Amino acid sequence: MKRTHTCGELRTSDIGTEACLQGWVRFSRDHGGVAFIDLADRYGITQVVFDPEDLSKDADAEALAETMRSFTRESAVSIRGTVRSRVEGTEDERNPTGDVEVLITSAELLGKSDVPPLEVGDQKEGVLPSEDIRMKYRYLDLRRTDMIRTLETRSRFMHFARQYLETQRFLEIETPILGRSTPEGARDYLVPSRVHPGTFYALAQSPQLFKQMLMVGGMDRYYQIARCFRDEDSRKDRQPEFTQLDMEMSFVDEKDIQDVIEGMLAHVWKGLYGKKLETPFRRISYKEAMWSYGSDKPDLRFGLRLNDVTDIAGKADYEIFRRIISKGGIILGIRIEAALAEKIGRNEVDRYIEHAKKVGLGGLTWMRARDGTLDSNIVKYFSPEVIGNLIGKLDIKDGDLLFLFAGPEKATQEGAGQVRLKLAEDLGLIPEGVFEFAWLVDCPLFETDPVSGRLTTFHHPFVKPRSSLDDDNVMGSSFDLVLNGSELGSGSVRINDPEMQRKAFSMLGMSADKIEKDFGFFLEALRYGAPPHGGIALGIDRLIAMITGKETIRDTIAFPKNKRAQSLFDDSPAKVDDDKLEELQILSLAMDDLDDL
RNA sequence: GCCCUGGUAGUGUAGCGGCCUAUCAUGAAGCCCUGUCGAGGCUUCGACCCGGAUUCAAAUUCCGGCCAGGGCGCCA
Repeated sequence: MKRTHTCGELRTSDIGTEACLQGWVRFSRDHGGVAFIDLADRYGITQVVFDPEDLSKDADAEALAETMRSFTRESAVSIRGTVRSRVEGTEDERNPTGDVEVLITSAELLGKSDVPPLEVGDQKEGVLPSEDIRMKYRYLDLRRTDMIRTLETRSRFMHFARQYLETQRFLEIETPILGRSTPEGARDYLVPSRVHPGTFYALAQSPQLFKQMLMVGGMDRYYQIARCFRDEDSRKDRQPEFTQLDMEMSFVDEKDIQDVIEGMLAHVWKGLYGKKLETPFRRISYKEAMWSYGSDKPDLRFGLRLNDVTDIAGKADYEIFRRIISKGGIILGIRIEAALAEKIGRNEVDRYIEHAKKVGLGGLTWMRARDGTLDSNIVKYFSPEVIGNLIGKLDIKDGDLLFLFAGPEKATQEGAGQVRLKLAEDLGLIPEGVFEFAWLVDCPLFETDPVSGRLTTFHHPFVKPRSSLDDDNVMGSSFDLVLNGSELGSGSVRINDPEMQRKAFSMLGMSADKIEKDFGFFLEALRYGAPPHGGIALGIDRLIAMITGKETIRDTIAFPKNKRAQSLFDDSPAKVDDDKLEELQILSLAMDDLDDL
């Protein structure tokens, strides 16, 4: 028997035709005579009915009933029958196939299922098993409609992205996964070389150097759906291997790159949702993002902006503020309007103070607006003039609640930004289904590590500076794509001058030797007519998670790793046989029998 | 490496010193039922992560471990 339709296909127009369906037994309902099976596949669910009164004479009702008894939940089965209209009044309007059913005439068990350890059918309560159960039986978890829809969205997203890039003259080119380990960046996954004992490849952390060399090679416009590997601890939006939509273009500036991404996402949006995506995206400078949102990936779906009140509140006769100001610190304020502020009682304020301490702030100072002035336990230290200025600057009205944060610049911005996010969440200010894309621009080229005092890059060492590398606080040509408080990718124009590139490495503390050894091949490539070029890479797992409303990227990946970088479906990583290690001339310090050697 | 939360039948949960022979739902097995759609009814089955300690008494408290998730560090 060959299937004639999928389980999401049959409609009233098919009534009277013979159909063969193959799929999984989702639910079955035996009424003692008439019995129903909900047959499911990726495309939908169709009701199959066994009706002894309506069976044709030549059908062997007893044999058929026997076969159907073997149809345990989630077994793969094949059924044949006649499409007919449902009995009037029993149509299921929630289901596109709900007006018809297939009157079964023959059936075959294709793959019997043991009792499934998790429930595949959509549950009213929406309770999922724990993630380790879902991962161990991922093939069953994948049968759930939610997982099917998510992976469908991911596939269609990539389809439309490819479609757009092809029209924009991009070439899809693969780059090596096995490459050289380089000093900068994340910890590498290493792969031993059998042919050259004692040497190792590193799995690609990104195709950065290769795509730049493709530009030197005249490919002009490149893209790749690139798997990248970083051996760092996982988070809900980070795992050891992940997918980037990577691209690079020659003879372009920052805006050219941004235009391509905007055009591509608009094309994807139209394809996925039939909706227009508003472009161009808004631009927000790094500086503004930090001062107004306390984050370099601001969530722009709601207000609660931070305000710099250093000059005003710093004049208060308040010891804590005085001390902070004298050390060069800042004071930021968030105004919570009356309608929302009334939900925050004294106990809630205390919880925010606790939260502030958790996110690296000393605490927070609060005041409530009443009768045209500000009231709180510490208001006596604030002169009428300071209070008047605060009210004026933040446009404070009666009933409003004011939070003040004081401390060193960056820590205070980031801490206040964290409190802002928590406020928005608690107060329900984050709208569903809203996509606030933005470009974070005007980023510094370097940062100083607050612990070691060393110079580090804000993005990576290949970013072209906007002015001389020697300038104080030199700006880079790099920019981030931000969506709803999440960083989706960063791009830049690259350095295409070998001497400038060498100097950038050197400023990051790399010795001339090290530069030559690790990047000599790349610096040499820049000496043969390297065109000005730039590009960007988008984190696809994150992007899909955001547009499908998933908490974790693991829900957008068919076979993800867990928090401890293991996959429970194939139980990896795993030990290998000694002879394999021997062939690679590898001796592990973690080997059980090391003491015996 | 560190911090936080959790671990109870196949699955999701309640219980948080004695009322526990451990709740409820779902599931599974069996029986009944000819129009359901997470079918329904009846019966049955099935669990306190591991080790130690405290106590007359531990699922419950304490200590150590293991497992899962969230976070810090890390992630050019």
